[in-house]
Amino acid sequence: MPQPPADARADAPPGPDALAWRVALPVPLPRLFDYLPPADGAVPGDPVGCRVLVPFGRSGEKVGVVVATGPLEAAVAEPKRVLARIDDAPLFRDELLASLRWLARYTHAPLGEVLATALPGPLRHGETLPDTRTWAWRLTEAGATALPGLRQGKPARLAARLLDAPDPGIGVGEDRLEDAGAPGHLDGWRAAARSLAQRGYAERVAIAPSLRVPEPTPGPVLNDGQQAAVDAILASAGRFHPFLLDGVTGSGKTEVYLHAIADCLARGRQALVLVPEIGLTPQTLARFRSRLGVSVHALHSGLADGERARVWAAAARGEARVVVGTRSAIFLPLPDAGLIVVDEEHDGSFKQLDGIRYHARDFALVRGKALDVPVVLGSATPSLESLRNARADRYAHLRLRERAGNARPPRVRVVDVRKRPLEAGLSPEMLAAIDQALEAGGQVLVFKNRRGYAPVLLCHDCGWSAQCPRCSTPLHGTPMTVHGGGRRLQCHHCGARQRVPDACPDCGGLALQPQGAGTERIEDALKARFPDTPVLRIDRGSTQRRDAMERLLAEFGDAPGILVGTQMLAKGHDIAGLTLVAVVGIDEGLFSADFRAPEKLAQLLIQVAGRAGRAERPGEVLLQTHHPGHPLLETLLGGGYAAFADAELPQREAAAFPPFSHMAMLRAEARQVEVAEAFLRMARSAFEACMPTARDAPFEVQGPIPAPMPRRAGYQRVQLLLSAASRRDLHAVLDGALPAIHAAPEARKVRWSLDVDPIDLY
DNA sequence: AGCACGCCGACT
DNA sequence: GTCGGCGTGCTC
Repeated sequence: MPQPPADARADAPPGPDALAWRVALPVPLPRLFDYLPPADGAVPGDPVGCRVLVPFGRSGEKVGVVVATGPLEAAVAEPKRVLARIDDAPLFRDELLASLRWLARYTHAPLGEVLATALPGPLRHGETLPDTRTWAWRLTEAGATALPGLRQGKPARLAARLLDAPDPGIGVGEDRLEDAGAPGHLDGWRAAARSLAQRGYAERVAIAPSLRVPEPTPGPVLNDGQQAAVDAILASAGRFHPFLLDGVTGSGKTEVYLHAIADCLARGRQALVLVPEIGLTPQTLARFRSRLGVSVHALHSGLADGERARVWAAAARGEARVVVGTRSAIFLPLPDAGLIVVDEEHDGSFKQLDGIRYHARDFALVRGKALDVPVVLGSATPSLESLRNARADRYAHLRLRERAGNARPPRVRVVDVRKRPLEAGLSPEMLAAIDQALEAGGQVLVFKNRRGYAPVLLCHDCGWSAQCPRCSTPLHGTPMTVHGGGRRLQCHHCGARQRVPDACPDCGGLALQPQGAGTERIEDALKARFPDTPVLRIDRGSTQRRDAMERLLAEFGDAPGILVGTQMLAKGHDIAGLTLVAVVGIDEGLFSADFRAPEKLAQLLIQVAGRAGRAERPGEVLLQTHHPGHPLLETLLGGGYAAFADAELPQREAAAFPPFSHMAMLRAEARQVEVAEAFLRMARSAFEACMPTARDAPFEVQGPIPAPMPRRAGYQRVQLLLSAASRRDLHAVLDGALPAIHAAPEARKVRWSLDVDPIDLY
């Protein structure tokens, strides 16, 4: 960095009324830093929202964002000077900056860290906005002349395609050539284009945005429910209105989004679609592109840094008209915003679990309000939070009851496995059903629910599971989980510990076992049992790369075979030949310590059941459990997700759990438990000192208690849970206590974090 | 979080 | 005699 020129004014001590630039820096300190404007001062205009390079600490420089200008704080003895202003025009404009300010306050995180997480890596590190022009290939005169004489091969085929391009002046856009499955897709076109360019037969040209004309493909005719939903959304165009689009699996929610987006485009506005991490498949993108007939920008974790920065820049310049992205896409600038869609709004991947712990769905509503645009939350299994908002008329509740096409709902059967011999967790009835389905030429999905539940102790003879005597009520059992290498039981509410009993306290049987058999074991057992049938295991371990699952499933084809997998297979890719879904491992979910476990399990069961019977062949779903009469299963089978929600919401209310209360989790880890616990005890008294006293609204602090995985990489993890009936109280207590917690000496000895609205308590 | 300054053990 | 352990203090 060039030194600022020695200037008499710069060397003079700043007067008390000198205007400072208030800079947010990506450091874990809950404050802003005042700097003098850069010495060269050349760039005119308000610096608010622009990135700057500043000196920070004893040595070193950082990239920060100017969030305000104002009189220099008197307390600062020797203010430093901004080294350089990076942006001429603000990167964070009014709405985005205001929304991110809200997020920083809500998550109680430093604004500088929030702004940093909102930016893709290159922009965070001070690089300028990248080029976002759209490029196309055009055949040159020489190329057109030489085409008839070209040797057969990819370059010749590409040249022919360029000649036939709808507008020869434009050629063929790269996005057309690039998307597998898109109409213009051509494998290996990059090398072919390079080869043509080397001979002077083709050249790369930037396309003016005005030349890109939408070429939409018409979709199926909407049914009445879909049309009503579309009408309602279009009627709110141009102002903030939240919608919950509540439609059973296969009811055609995507068609509703597409119509709303098409209308948004027609009004000259941008649309943003958030999808879960595993929902952003090439198929999804291809569908959006072909139906809308415009280029669709994708933003997901699989993109290279440079690519993410380009999408950010394209959104900021208003060039990206439709963006489909995962969680972090909610941070995109949208100068011409017209619509925000959150698909599968109940999905857990919208919540970030480290760093700034934001919820993209919740933040989508904040941005929708600030941008004054409709926000559509869609799901077949809405979160209880969103359902409650819909029932309280805070959201318009749009229901899709009919299934699109002729898909029939699958038949669901519960298999009682008490006292049955299990083979890698599979009962004889299950294996027989698999055998039958394969015989009939169908495909089988064996779904293992393995969602990080702490292992509970279960009696295989009678179904008894260990419950905490202190915390359990007749309405809500609180399980004790297995710790200490299978020797100890522990309650995550009160921390009570006891030894694992030798025999079942209910039936006296000796069949006590911690629950859980992994997908690998199931795969091995199935391979041994069905040696002539292909068995394919799909989970995080077997599909590292983004497209690996697509490839494996394509290879699997539609011949008889068995798929074994977890979460990843619950939705997304259609498996056409699927006639049987066998679900195992749900018992841990039935008795999890987490109050959200029933909701997650209900959502999972509905989603996975939706995989069967999507085609013409009727599907069957088998649920294997030790608890065939469990109310959750009976309610879900009898009345579907709506019935489950009807039963569960009052339970949440009675127990004062979210959405009827508001929580924050303070987590700490240290090499010694005592250190982490000392920090949380200090925090606890800091919270208690700020707690509302005169108010009758309940406020509770629980802990310190051990975290679900109490030991990780040599660190001991403990946590403290705050619950409040009033959100205002919760934030007031946090605002009051956090400065002291930050400053306390105990805080230096631990790694700690605060999670407002935590999803996983255990 | 980084990064420096600052006082007490085993090494060329 | 030094290199280096991580304790604590600060960052406009």
